[in-house]
Amino acid sequence: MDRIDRQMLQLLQQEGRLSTVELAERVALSPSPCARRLKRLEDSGIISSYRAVLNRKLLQLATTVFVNVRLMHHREDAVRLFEEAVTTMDEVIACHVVSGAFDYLLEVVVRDLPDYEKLVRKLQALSMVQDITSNFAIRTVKSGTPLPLPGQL
Amino acid sequence: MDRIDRQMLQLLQQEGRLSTVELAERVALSPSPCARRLKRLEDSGIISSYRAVLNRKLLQLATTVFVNVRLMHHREDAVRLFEEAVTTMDEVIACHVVSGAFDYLLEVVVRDLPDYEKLVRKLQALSMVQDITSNFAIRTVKSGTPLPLPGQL
DNA sequence: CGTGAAAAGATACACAA
DNA sequence: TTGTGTATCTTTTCACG
Repeated sequence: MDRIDRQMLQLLQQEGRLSTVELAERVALSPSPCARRLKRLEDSGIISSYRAVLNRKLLQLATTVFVNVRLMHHREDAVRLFEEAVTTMDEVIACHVVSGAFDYLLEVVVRDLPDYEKLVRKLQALSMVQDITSNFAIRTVKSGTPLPLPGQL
Repeated sequence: MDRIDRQMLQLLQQEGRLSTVELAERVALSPSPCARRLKRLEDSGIISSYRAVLNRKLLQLATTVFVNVRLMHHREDAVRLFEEAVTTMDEVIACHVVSGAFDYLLEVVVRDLPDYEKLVRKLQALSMVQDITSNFAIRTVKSGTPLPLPGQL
C-alpha cells in the first residue's frame, strides 16, 4: 500500500468506472502493474464494491431525514428484532448504533412528508422503540465525499 | 422511466460496474436497448456518477462520528465561511443543514480519537461556531443501501 | 515495472420487425 | 421501441524482458 495505491483509490472513489488503462495513465503507470494493483485492492477487500450514485431529486426522493431512536431496554432479543426490522425498511438507507442520548441514528430517504409519516408510524409500532426524534436535512452541503486516506499506510 | 429502468438502477446501485451486456441479460433485454436506456439515465443525470466503495476498517479509518454544530448567528457571510471551511475538511464526508436544535449535522471519518480531537479543535477554532456535540458510531447496522425507488414513476 | 501481442469483451450503428 | 448483426474499438490478460 503505497502512494500509487492511494492515488488509485482516490480516483476510483470519484470515478468508479475508470478502466485499467485510464487509471494507469492518471497514476503514471502502464496498464499491467495498474491492473495487478487493482486486482489486489479488490481481492483484499479494500475496494468492497462499485456503485452507481443516483440523483435523489430527479427520482422524487427529495426528503432526507435523520431519525434518532431510543429503545425501551437493551435486551439482546429486542436489539436483534429492532435491527432486523430496520434492515428490511428500504427507506432507511443507513443505521448506526451511536453514543449519546439515543441508541440509533437512522438516515431515511422518502419522497415527501406523508411517506415520512408512514415510516415514523412503522417505527413507532415496534414495541421495543421508546421514542424517536427526527431532524430533516434541509440542504446538503456535501455528501459522499471520498474518504481521507491516511498518508502513511 | 418504467419498470426496466428502475430495475437497471437497482442493479447498478449494487454493482456499478455491470457492463451493458450483463445488465441486459439481467433485465431480460438485448444489449442495444439496454445501452440506450443506460445512456439516457446517465445523460439525464439520474445516474450522477459511479464510485468505488472502500472498506474503512482495512484502511484504518474505523472511527465514524456524527457531529452536530450550532452557529452563533446566521448571517450570510458566517454561514458561507463555515460551509467553505467544512468543505475543505477531508475528514468531513457529509454535511447537512438540519432542522432541530442544531444547524448542521456532519459525518466525520477519522483514524482514531486523537485525530478526532484534532478535527474538533479545527471546528471549534472557527469563530462562527457556537458549540458542537459528537455522537460516535459504535457499530454500523446498515449503510449505503440502494435508494428506495418509487414504483409509480 | 514495462512491452507487446493475442484474446475477449464492449460499444456503436444501421437496419428490420 | 426492441432485436439482430456487424464492425470497430477498447480492455484485459499473459508471457517475457
